[in-house]
Amino acid sequence: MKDIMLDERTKRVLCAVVESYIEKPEPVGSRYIMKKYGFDVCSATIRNIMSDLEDEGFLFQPHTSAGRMPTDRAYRFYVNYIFQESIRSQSEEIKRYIESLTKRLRKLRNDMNSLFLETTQSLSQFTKYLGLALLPETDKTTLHRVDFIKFRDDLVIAVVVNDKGIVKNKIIKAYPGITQQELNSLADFVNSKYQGKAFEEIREDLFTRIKREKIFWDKLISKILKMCQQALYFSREDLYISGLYNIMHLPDFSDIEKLREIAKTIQDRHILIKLFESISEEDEIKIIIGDENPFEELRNLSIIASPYKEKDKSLGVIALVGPKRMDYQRAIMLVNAFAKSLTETLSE
Amino acid sequence: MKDIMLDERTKRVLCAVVESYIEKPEPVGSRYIMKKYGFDVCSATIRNIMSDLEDEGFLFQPHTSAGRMPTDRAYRFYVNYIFQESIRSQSEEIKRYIESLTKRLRKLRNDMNSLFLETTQSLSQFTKYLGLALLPETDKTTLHRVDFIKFRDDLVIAVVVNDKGIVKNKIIKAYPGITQQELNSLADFVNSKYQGKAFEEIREDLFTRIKREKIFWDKLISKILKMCQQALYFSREDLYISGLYNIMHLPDFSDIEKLREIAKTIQDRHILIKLFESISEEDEIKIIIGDENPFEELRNLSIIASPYKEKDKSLGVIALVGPKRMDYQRAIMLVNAFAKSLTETLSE
DNA sequence: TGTTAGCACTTAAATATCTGGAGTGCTAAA
DNA sequence: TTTAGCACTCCAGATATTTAAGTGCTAACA
Repeated sequence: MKDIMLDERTKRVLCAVVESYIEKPEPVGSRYIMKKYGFDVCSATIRNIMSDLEDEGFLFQPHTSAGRMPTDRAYRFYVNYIFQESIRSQSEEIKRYIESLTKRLRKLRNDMNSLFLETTQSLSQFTKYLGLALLPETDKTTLHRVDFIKFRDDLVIAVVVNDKGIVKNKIIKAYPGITQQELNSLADFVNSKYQGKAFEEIREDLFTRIKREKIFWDKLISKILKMCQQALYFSREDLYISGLYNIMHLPDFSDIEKLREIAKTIQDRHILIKLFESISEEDEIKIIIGDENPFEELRNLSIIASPYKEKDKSLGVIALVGPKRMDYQRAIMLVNAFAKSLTETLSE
Repeated sequence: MKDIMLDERTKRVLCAVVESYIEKPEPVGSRYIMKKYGFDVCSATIRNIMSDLEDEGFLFQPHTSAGRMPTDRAYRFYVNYIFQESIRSQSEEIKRYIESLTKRLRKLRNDMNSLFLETTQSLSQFTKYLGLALLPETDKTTLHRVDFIKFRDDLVIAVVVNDKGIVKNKIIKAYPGITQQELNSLADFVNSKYQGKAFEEIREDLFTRIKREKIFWDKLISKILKMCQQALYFSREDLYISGLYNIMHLPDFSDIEKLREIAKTIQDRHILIKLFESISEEDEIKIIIGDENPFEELRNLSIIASPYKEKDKSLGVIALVGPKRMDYQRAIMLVNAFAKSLTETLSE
């Protein structure tokens, strides 16, 4: 839906309504707007403007003779209106906060898990919304080292460390009678050949080898290579979520039904993971308001998400999830600043 | 508080009130008890009995002229009363369920994470309470293998696999210039010397070596040994919690304040971990009702917890956490059966 | 033509009032 | 010791009543 041309005063009224509603979730009246936001026309005029805005689908009344509340469209307009301002300027409070945060994050740069836990917790604590972080996708990192550990029978535990220091492990089936010796040489082979290479590249290389082996050589080797290939693939499932307790204090989630929705969202992480995976491809901070969400389950929420990077290569996403009646200005500032801070920390 | 002698009929009335309240959380009246539970005395008699029970602290009235509700003491009496019955007999429904569960669990016995996730999820799904599991304590398991991986600067990632196939990793500080070669031989040394030994034993052995080295020999070796010791110690923090969404559907948690409490409990896992650690030392299933809980934060809840073992050695705990108005019979049966099932699976 | 003052009208939310019913406690008789 | 009977209590739900916020509309005004 394209933006209709609104004259300056109408825009100001619209933003005033949105801001007032963000501050306090109650229908906003014309007189209140006039006085609080210093308009020097009388309330009837504001009333006319609000009526027009209702016709355009920016506002609605919960019932006749009540004040008006913003629609998703109004939030979208508002966000577009303040966006530039939000990512450019930072309040003194936030500036100081970010500074101290960056220091703390730097100390954790060698321990990804603590790093992202701290990030999501801080995000949530500072906004009272849910703070989320999708860890760097394994496929966007490079292999640091792999170890194969014989476990039981024909099982092998593959322990993979990437260049970010994230350790993953996977249980894979080998063949009966495989020895730790054999596994050691296999690991040596993989490490010497592939250390520092991207996972996808490695898997592809293994693939061509498998093909070759299959046609000309040993079936056993082909099997082992396949095992390696398996060991080096990880689906994305590392999503940190902090702040359930915080979000429960918002009036927007004061009724059980809404809380259940949130709980379900947190439980079914894969939806959020899918969403954030798509966002991690984006270049900039992304704001998804209510209805705009591709996933129906999330249409009662707003999401501010930003990729974080390592030298221009997007690794993952951090985000805030909150009510549509969100303090967008603050949320955008923060997510943006956090993403920058993380990017810096990771690019060092 | 010791049990007061109650005559048989009084006991029956008390249990009836508790069961009625468990079934439906509303004050229970004398006439209702009489009819529903087939007493062949008139309601006035029941009334007198209930009045006596109130004097003894088993029941209370939310207000004069209302029915009565059980106190924590009543729940405790009830649980003691039905306990033997609960762990001995099993309903057909549960029997069949446990059978199919055991089959499923057996398939996962090589993958502890999936095993315990499945366990807690099933526990919760079947009861609508929170299903919890504390993973086997590292110190109760033995070392299967350790690997030291040089990471950045003077950092080393220690990857430790225990005999349960649980992989843990830890970032430790070595000294600048340490090489992967050195780390490999160190790992070889530890593996050949300590594989199959209990972690505590290993750490102790290392401790005596450190002492010896410190006095007579190389400071460097002493430092390395210390590093090993560090690498082989893990504080307990693996607690699985499933079913937040389920528990939100109980009428007991229909108001926000109570939900917040639950959310806080889930967030501050260390309290639960502490509690379960102490329970894992017990030999049998343990039932903690409301007030009995050593931690104040949990006094609005009831907890049914049982250690699971490997050949008589207690490894960890599984548990149900729910409202005090819990279906104890069912909960006890289930936790007991699950623990047995796990014990079997792990002892194979 | 846009703005304003004024007023009737609408609606939800808060408050007060009433009523039925569930359940008790007590007493006196069996 | 149990029972029948009855007065009494208190909540919950239904029904009015009031209050306050806010609108929409009209007619006058700049």
